[in-house]
Amino acid sequence: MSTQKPSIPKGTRDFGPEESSRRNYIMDIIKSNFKLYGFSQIETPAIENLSTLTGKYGDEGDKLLFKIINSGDYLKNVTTDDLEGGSQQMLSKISEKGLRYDLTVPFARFVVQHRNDITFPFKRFQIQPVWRADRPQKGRYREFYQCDADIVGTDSLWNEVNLTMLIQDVFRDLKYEQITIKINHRDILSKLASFVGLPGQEIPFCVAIDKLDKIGDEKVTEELIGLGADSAKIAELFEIFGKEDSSASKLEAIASILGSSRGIDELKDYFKFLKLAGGSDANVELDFSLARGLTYYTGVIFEVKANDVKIGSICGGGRYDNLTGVFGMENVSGVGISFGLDRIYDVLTEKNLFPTSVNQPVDALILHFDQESFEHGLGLLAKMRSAGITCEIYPDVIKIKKQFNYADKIGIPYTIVIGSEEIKTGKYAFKNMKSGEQQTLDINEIIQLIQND
RNA sequence: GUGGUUGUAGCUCAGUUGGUUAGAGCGCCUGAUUGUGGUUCAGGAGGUCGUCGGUUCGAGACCGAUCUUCCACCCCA
Repeated sequence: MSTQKPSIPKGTRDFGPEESSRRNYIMDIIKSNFKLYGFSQIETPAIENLSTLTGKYGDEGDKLLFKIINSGDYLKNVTTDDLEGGSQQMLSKISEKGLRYDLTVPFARFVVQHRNDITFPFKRFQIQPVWRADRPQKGRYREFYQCDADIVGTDSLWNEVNLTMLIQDVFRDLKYEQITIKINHRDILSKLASFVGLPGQEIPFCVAIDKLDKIGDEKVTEELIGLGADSAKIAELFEIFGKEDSSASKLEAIASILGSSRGIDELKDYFKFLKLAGGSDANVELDFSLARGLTYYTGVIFEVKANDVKIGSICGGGRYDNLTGVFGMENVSGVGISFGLDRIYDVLTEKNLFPTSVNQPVDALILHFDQESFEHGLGLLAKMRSAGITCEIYPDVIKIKKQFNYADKIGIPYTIVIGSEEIKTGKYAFKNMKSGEQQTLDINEIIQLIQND
């Protein structure tokens, strides 16, 4: 067989030791906050029945689903009629499974399937990869991780507030606070669509106004008029959008044109609860042009933007009142958020925010000159490890220079040198690799020094 | 899915209208230093020019296809 060039599919990546430990650093922070807020972990399969996934993300989403071709003779049920019917008709004959597209829909499936084992309100978190057959770009991959936290079986706006505070805590712990949590409400979007003269055309309306910050008022106005909207009303609306004001006054302004509305009431409750819970709204921005997850969100919607990095949203979420309905379980309201691990990684990399210790493989490396000192080192290694110090001994007998070089290269902060003199006296050359300082100490002193560091 | 863009050493990039043997910096290896890394100096290794095909006496350069990268649209973490 001829040799083949090793490669991986477009939009996928290998993660080396350094990337992996950095990804774990982020994941650990997210995970510990999920637990702090009372979420329990679940996992679902990478592959789902295609029927579970299709029709949940809109036409666009269906196109981006990775389908898995049936095993065995996958053409056995295909007729020439199917072939002529085109790819859509063929699909159901040759594929019955697909890779999950997000974690929310599999979770809804999970809730319905395990309804008898679940006590509501149910809070779950889930950290797993998802797949989309999208065309890759920066911060946009075909395989990426989502870190989801959802609460189902409760209508309270307090859950939305909880998720907001969770987001704030996660980014505080990651030492990246240049974020804006944008918030809006589907009910307001729907009423705004009617207001400008596009009743029932909420989705095209949202798609247009979502582009405001990208293409500007004029272009969006053009697009809306194209849909049949009233230009005077659009102008009126954009005036409110343009106001840089407190959330309370923004709500008042929007109420002045929409009248009373469920969305406005809920957002008022949201800000009230946030205040009562001691949360900050400093990085929470009410943005009536925010439009997310149009196919299934029904209430409050969120999106987190990195203020000083050009990348898509790094976290998003919202409330869905009837996601379990399609699986035959009515009246279960859920609200959740999803952190984009890969994008957060890209942001922290760009802002240089990973602690150096993340890449540190061990605290100390034992170096030696010959077989005898190597063997002596094995005992020390065991002692260090039982004292809880991560430690390694250089495995081969080679020049000491090489061993020092190795410790330096992979970022080990301390080295312990063993030679004939050290074996005799029981005092070892203990070197701080960063400062270059070296002192002669016995093993207990060394352990103590590292532990106090 | 539509339109564009990128690919030369481990990394970042030069490479003239198509013309001998494809370069630099950094990194890597060896030595100066047989018990000390990160500095310095000397030497060395490393490339089927993304891949396949075409034009040509001759292709890293031109043409086509394909893969990959990034960008815009669409949508989204």
